[in-house]
Amino acid sequence: MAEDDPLKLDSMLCFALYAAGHAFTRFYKPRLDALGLTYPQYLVFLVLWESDDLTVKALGDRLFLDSGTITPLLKRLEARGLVRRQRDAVDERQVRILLTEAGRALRAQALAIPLAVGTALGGDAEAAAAMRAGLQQLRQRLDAALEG
Amino acid sequence: MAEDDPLKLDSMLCFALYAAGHAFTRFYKPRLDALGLTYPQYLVFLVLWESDDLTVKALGDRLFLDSGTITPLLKRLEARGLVRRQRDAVDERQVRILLTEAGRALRAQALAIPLAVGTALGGDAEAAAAMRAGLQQLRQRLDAALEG
DNA sequence: GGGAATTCTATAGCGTGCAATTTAATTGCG
DNA sequence: CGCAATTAAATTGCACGCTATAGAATTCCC
Repeated sequence: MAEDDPLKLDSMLCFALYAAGHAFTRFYKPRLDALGLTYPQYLVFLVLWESDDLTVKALGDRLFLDSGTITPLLKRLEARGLVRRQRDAVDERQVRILLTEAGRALRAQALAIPLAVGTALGGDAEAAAAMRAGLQQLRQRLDAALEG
Repeated sequence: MAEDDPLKLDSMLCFALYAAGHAFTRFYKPRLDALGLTYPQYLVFLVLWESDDLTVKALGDRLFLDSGTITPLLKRLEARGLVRRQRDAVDERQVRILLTEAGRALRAQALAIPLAVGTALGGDAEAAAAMRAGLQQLRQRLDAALEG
């Protein structure tokens, strides 16, 4: 029976996740274009707006990205004057990332984005929060399964 | 209040989705390495195992990917002898993708993957199905919001 | 029937993501 | 103290994923 096929694409959680992730990126694209940011760059700013002056490592841990991804990304942001990269004076292995005035100023425009998401999702904040919690648990379980 | 910050990373559905997607990819990696496939390549085989002999367009529609992504991916699979690419004799704009014997043979090994996911997620198939349905609805709403 | 518009695939360019390696700095330990 | 192990960041190489564009085939429509 095709219904019982364990490899049926439309019954797979991983694909639903993959497709929804891309849909989010598509949805964000025109709004992030207005800020001149890509989605992962936007995530970096979300972190820095919460707590500025983080090391590359701390930023990567927060976003589950490694230095191979985040180093060139940060260099692009630095080239555009949105962040500064500065060797830590005490531990010179570390590079600290600091917002510039221009980087801080982006935040005001970014506020429009979660509003647009809320609207697109029909304004059901409860359902969105439940799904977010489910996804966070899913991530934890998948990562836990990797260690074990 | 930081609690009410609309830009708080950990309260964002988009980031939970993004992070869970990467976690899935990490979880799959060692298992897909055994098949010699990347995750999007695996998705292509899921589609072809369900219905062989599709056009590039049909494959892309099924996976929400465009020709810019899928054409080079298919050429890599062809180079490894897992699929054949063949111009449609009637409509020569189209290229039809067909599994080779080696491509069909991969399916047996792939069966282990959904089993591993089930185990990692604690065997709660109901919860997984509910989450999948929620994600499919989420994708639909985000895509619908783009047209409107 | 024939030119315009559309459709399908392919290509180029850019920005992720990740694994593997390298280099430099720091820590740990005998 | 001094050397080994560890850590942080950067770099290289490969595979997406998307936009924009090009080129060829087909369809539309007068």
